Amino acid sequence: MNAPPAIFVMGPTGAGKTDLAVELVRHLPCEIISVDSALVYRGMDIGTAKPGPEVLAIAPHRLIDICDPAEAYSAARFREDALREMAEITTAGRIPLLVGGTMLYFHRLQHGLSVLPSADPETRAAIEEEARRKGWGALHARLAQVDPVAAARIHPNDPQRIQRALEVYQLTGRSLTELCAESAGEPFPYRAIKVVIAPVDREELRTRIAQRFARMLERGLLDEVAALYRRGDLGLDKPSIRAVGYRQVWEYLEGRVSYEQMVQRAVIATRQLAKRQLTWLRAEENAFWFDSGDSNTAANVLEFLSFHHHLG
RNA sequence: GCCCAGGUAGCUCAGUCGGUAGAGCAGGGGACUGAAAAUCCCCGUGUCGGUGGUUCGAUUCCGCCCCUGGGCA
Repeated sequence: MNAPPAIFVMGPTGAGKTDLAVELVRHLPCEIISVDSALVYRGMDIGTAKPGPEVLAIAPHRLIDICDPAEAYSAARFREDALREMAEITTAGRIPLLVGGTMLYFHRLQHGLSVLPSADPETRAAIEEEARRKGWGALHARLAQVDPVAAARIHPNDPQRIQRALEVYQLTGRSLTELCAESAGEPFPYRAIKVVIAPVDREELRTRIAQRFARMLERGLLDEVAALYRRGDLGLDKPSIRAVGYRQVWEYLEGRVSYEQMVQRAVIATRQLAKRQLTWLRAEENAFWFDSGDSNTAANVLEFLSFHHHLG
């Protein structure tokens, strides 16, 4: 019980996390850390619904605009960055307020990461080249030889995870399963107070998502993506460009889909993202749920935090 | 009005040489350790347009009707 507090605001895309966070910093001694794999990228503002300068002036966010879109960020880098920022905020006598929708980051932050090698582009390229020739089935079979436990867990159709498991083996000579077993990851040195903000009504979320994407287009999403497109060093193989909205506009700029198809696909992809986020959220332990459709959500959350946790 | 092509899952369509049907997409659920806004897994009953007929049995064959495209007038 000596662990310092940290507030988590988690929720699916479009639930109003940013608005809530801004309300909270105005009333509590908090500082915001973004937990979002897309907000880290510079030049990706409209499509990520990144808070604008006016909002950032009153509610600064840490861990946004820290990467170039050509870079790959990761859960591991996030954990390191977040813990550093949290320590700094706590030392200053304030409370870290972690806000975002990247549930893997929240999860790994709390549960730790095993000691594993980080991504190695050369190894990955070699594995991909081999997959092109022999097929992922053959690579899954090879994984079954060096790491039967991982192979049983990873589906033969899941290239990303097959690649990662083989990469770890090739880099260290030891299996992913083995390495994960011997270092589970350090405990999380904070007392997390978890607030989930999500729509009770799924239909409401769908409308919000469609409207939000329409607004992004009005604000110039096409121009924003076109600027990235023109750079020439980016593509659909980059995590940044694979982000919801950016990917679909990219395909439109390549002339592969019509405008209408692009809009429809982007909205669908966003809904599917929200669904996956909700799957994570349902599994989140000790989280307190608030309805994003309720106009009093901010007041309710504030009351909850101050009454039950003496935060200010 | 005539001719042709269609009307099958929320959508796009396949199929049944007559034994009441299945893909993709959408949707739902789930997994998740350095790409995670990613990458995957599981879930398919619907008057097979309507109505008569033939048949043991029709979504399938035949007649008529309705609807939607396209063509000819």
